[in-house]
Amino acid sequence: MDELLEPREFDITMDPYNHMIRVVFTRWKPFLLRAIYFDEVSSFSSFANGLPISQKVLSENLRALEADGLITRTVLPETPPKVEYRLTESGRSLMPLLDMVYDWGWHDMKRKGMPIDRLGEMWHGYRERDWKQMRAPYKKKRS
Amino acid sequence: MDELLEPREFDITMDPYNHMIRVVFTRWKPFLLRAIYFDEVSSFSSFANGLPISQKVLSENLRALEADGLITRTVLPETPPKVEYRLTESGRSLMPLLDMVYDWGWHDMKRKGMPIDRLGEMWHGYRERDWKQMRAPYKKKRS
DNA sequence: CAGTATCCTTAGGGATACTG
DNA sequence: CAGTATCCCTAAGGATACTG
Repeated sequence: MDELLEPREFDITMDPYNHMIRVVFTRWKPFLLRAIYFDEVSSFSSFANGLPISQKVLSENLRALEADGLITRTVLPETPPKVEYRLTESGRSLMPLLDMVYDWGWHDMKRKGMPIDRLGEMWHGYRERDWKQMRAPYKKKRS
Repeated sequence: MDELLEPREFDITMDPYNHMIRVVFTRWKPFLLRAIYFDEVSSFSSFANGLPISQKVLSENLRALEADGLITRTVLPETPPKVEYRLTESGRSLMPLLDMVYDWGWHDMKRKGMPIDRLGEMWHGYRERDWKQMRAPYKKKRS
């Protein structure tokens, strides 16, 4: 009953899942997009202070998000220089999806009894917001 | 006006985004979950034939999905052995989210004029399904 | 303030051969 | 059929120092 099937080629760069993993689902990008969304406009140092991310990786990620059209980068001609990051319309349209991703992950972790970061819960509305805590700078976890 | 803020610690393993990236958003997992969903029950060889994935990586991914409670693995006592992979309730609950991810990626790629894999479009209902093509075995793309 | 520049580590994936 | 076992490669991220 089976017919002979011609083999087909496959190029993973043409797949939307792969596209999304590259453009959105890397370690820090959801944090960065979220933070810009909440603040409307963010600065380089706001990320550097609020997350345990190196300046190099932060810079790379912001450039990638800009290249992929999710954020804009505006340099203000001051001294010292000031740079503003904002979401594009495309970036904003991603927020409901990020919400669903966080929500599924949150419930999965709860179900498995895994500890969940309190600050992240506040940012996402799963816990009453305390801006003092949410704005606290990051401190390295002692290994 | 700013008060002094106590630094806070951060452990990324406690974050739901990071959890989702680890559990779901790696190269092949969305394909595997999708395929099992469509077929109800899948075999090891169905993946190995239909995707350009090595047996080692396929095995690792299936074990991980099982360990994370998204799929079940059932060994039938035959010779040669037959193994059946099915979605758990948790795995099934992920499908609407995967749909949204694919959809956002699909529209983003369209907007940017990027080519999109026809077979994937068929699997996801963005193009009329042709099962002959969808069941065709994978053939290496000549580099 | 907002980054570069170097150097290094690691997880995920790939190629190929072999087995109960 | 459904996998292991090896060995290898690369991209993402991290540590630290320096700069316009």
